[in-house]
Amino acid sequence: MKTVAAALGVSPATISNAYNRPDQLSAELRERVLATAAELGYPGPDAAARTLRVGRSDAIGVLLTERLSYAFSDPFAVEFLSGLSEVVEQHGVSILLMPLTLSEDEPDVRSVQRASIDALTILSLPADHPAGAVAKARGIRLVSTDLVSDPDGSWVAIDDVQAGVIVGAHLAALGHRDVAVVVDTLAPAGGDVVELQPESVTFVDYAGRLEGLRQSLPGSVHLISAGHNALASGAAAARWLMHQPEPPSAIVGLSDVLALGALSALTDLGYAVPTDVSVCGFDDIAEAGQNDLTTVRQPIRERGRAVGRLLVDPEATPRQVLLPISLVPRASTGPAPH
Amino acid sequence: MKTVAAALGVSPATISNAYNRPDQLSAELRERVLATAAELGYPGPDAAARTLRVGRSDAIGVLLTERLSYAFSDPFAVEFLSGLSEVVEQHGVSILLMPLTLSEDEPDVRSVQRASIDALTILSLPADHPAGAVAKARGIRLVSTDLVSDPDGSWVAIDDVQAGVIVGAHLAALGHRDVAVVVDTLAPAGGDVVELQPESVTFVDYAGRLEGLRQSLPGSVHLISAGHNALASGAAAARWLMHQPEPPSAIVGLSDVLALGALSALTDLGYAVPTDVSVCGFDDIAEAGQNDLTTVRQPIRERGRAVGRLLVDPEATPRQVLLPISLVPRASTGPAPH
DNA sequence: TTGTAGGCGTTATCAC
DNA sequence: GTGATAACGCCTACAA
Repeated sequence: MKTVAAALGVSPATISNAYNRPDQLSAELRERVLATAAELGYPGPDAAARTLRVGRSDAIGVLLTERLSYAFSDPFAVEFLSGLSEVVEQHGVSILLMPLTLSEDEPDVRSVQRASIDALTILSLPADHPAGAVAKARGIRLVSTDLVSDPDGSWVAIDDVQAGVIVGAHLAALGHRDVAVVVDTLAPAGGDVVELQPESVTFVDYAGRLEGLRQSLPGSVHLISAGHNALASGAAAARWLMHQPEPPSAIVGLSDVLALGALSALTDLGYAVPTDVSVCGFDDIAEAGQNDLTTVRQPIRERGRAVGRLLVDPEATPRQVLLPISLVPRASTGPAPH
Repeated sequence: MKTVAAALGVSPATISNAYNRPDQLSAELRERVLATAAELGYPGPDAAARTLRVGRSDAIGVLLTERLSYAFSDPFAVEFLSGLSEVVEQHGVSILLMPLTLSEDEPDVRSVQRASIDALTILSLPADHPAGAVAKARGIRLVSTDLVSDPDGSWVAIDDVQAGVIVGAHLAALGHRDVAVVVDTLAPAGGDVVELQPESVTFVDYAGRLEGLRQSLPGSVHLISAGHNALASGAAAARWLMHQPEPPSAIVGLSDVLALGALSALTDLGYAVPTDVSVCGFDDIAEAGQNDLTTVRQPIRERGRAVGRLLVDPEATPRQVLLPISLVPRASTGPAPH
């Protein structure tokens, strides 16, 4: 920039103005500036320097799990991000997809420390994940996808507890007393199956759904997991469950993906659904409908849009959005066998 | 940073070291630095400043069309980006999805001017789009998704001309003499149908495929478009074509999405495929197989991976990758009606 | 309409 | 093991 200024015998400020405030200088001079810039190979204001100076990067961040590709492979994520990007693109803002390189000791939040973003949202991680605190400390606006107690916080959520209650009540009404819940952990998919203790509930995503299930189901609730949110995890969990001495009469996946995995494993094993076992999920992704899975619907795409609005426009209102949910009963749930 | 340094009576450099080079200072001092930082609410090195100083942002960019949501809705893009992110995530690098806010006069490359990224790739835009030049001028490494004449350039491509020839030869062998080609323009989807002149071929994506078709098809080739790469564009184009006095005997979509749109419109109009009209696409996305569409296969996901490797690691080799293609004949093409 | 000056927050280098 | 210093490249009051 200095070089161009020198070549033209003007001050650096003028060069800056030529790019950012065309009205602050004569059209003729601006032309000359742009011309010599091109000639000298000056590509215009440096992005990093500009960001540092103005404190804005015209990008918003989406923090994903350790697997960045989750953004393109998980149906919920894809739908949510479609809605999000729909809104964001209208403002000419870019989207930074950030990985969470998981490490043993402390949760690794390096990507959010290193990211130049104006706002952040966190996808498919427990609501109280440290990344949120880090973002706030850095002055990055946070838009949560879970209810947040902070009255000033902005979020777009559904009532997960209520969602759990809806499913629990549905199954209870059908006579199920022995229900297994397949949850998402951050472990790799399809690995060893683990029985979780009720106490560890907070380490798990969708803790609210679990709580709702507990409230509304009369019988025992077993918690198991075979890794992160993927078909393979659901399938592995279902296989394990059905090999137990006393298999459950119903399997609930804390997401449709987990439930669909369980569903296909059951079919493979020769079980009749829902005659032998009922299966139920959450979210109502497109695939749920295609496979006749009973689930709880939420407006996924609209949720993405709402988050997008909050991300690009801090003034947006309302800053706290609770989206409606509803039970979608399909062919995968039926009366418990006695 | 200065504040923390002052509070501790040490120099800013020490604070910096505490974060970036733990080995450069005593563990004890480092502890104290981190503690006071937490106390004072210093969130660690600022991202923008760091990027400015270090010249690296740990993010790579993907430039999309004006619609950011394309990344999550177009099957080719989704598959490609899955592969890309698979590789990128292993390096803890983030992905910046950048929109191309289209404007009337000059192509708007603001997003690439304002982006702090280490490398860039451009998706679904003509190979010679100005954005590439801008990136290079800024010192951002460019990984093309098209063959590039520059011997130093790095790219991952298929032989689009050959792909066109494969399709053209296939149709020619089936006796087709009157073929319409549906192309992607940057106009909104499903809008007015436009007949393009052969000269305007360079403004169009996939110019190579077109050239291959021309080379191998004996009869006339009509070029038409109804907007950007979307089912609706293909459908609108097909409807328009079949209402012409002399409808073509075969419709080629320059992408599977366009071809699938045409296919469904033809079915809706009551035409039998391939008895009345043949339809053929490019890429072999999953939906092509599900709909029995004849197409040219390319390893989409692997292409994304290869681009990812090049993006993340400038030293990666080979720097120029030509991926194989092959005709996948299915039920959507047959002999031309005479 | 144009120029001046200060500072945005770091980190690499080199000296101590 | 620790500190001083000099960029990194830009923007924006404010003054002229």
